[in-house]
Amino acid sequence: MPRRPSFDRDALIEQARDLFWHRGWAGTSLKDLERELKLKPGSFYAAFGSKDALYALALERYAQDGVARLTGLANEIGPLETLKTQLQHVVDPTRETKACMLAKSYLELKAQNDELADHAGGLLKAMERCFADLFRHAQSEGQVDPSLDPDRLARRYQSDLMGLRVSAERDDVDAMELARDIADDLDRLHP
Amino acid sequence: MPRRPSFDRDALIEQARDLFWHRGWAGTSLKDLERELKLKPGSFYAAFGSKDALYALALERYAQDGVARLTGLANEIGPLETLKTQLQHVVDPTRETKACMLAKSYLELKAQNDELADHAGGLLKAMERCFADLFRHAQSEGQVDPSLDPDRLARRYQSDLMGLRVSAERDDVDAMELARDIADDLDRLHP
DNA sequence: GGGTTTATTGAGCGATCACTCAAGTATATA
DNA sequence: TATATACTTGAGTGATCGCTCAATAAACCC
Repeated sequence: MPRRPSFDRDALIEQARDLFWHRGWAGTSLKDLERELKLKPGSFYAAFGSKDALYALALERYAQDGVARLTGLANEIGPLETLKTQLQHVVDPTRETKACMLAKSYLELKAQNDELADHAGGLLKAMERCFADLFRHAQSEGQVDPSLDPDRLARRYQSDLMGLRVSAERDDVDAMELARDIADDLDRLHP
Repeated sequence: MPRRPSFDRDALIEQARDLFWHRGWAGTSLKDLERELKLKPGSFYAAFGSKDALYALALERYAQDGVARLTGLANEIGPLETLKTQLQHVVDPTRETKACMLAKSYLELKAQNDELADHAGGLLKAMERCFADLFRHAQSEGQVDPSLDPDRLARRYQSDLMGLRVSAERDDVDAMELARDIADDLDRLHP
């Protein structure tokens, strides 16, 4: 009996993710979302409930895609090469937004929206665990000094990656060169 | 003949800097500023002209204090030790906000306020130059391998610093440890 | 095709945004 | 003390914020 919705919810979340990623939480108004997703206010709230709820979905989608990408890459080219390739990937000049959406969200929302900031923080932690697994995997394959703490390496890698991705937003910084410098440090972890 | 203003403009800019730094541009409303600075709207606009204008002053104040701190420190303990000390300083748990105000501003405003974002970008560049001078100075004192490009070292250092400062906002990351790891890499630049 | 159910629509809600301005007040000079 | 001059005040501006809801349109089952 019921009429079925005419839009692809998953595709809308993807669009919303890109909008939020680029413009931030406060920088993206409901009007912006309605225009971009071609949704009237009523449909928007029927589909997602609130701006915050959609933002949470966008964050999850962002993190989930990131982990999937790293996992897939690791199966193809191995863990250490994956970590090095990721540095080049985030700096790819064809990408519209370079900075990490989780980091941007965490910074923007920490002082005014605890719930969403915590959500972003949790996903940052999940990414960190993903990096740690790659370092552990690299150690078991003899690519990284086994005496080093993989969790510590992961935190350092994530920190370097966030710095790189902020730097890459600027157009007066050679992000490629920076990515190469960071990748060179990964090679120095060899036993 | 004129009546003199009753407030200390410089102190107000400092207060505004801390508010903006912590809560961001969109996260700080005129009401917030009026409450914190104890200024009615009329006085506010007489003194600063607009929210954006005060934000610009706050950014300048932030960068100016940073450069002054580094310069003073370098005269006391030398350039390389200054760069290492700065890593510990930004992670000091007594500081209310860890992340770099220039980086936060740049990320938040790039997609919606070109003028202020460019201003923050220019100040980031000035900080980068300050770091490069310290590396050059360190090279001339034999503390850093003279074959390395000081500008490149500065970009890497600034990137690492930004990553560290974002990480330090999280309370599930041991920022002290991270700061030590980055400082250790500086020691490896020794000829 | 009739009846039911749900999606879609868009005008408009109260709240808040950055900001203005005319009236009132305090101070320095004369 | 009188006057000129600027600072201080806060009610109020139009615009935009996230969001609601009653009316309408469309798809399903029988």
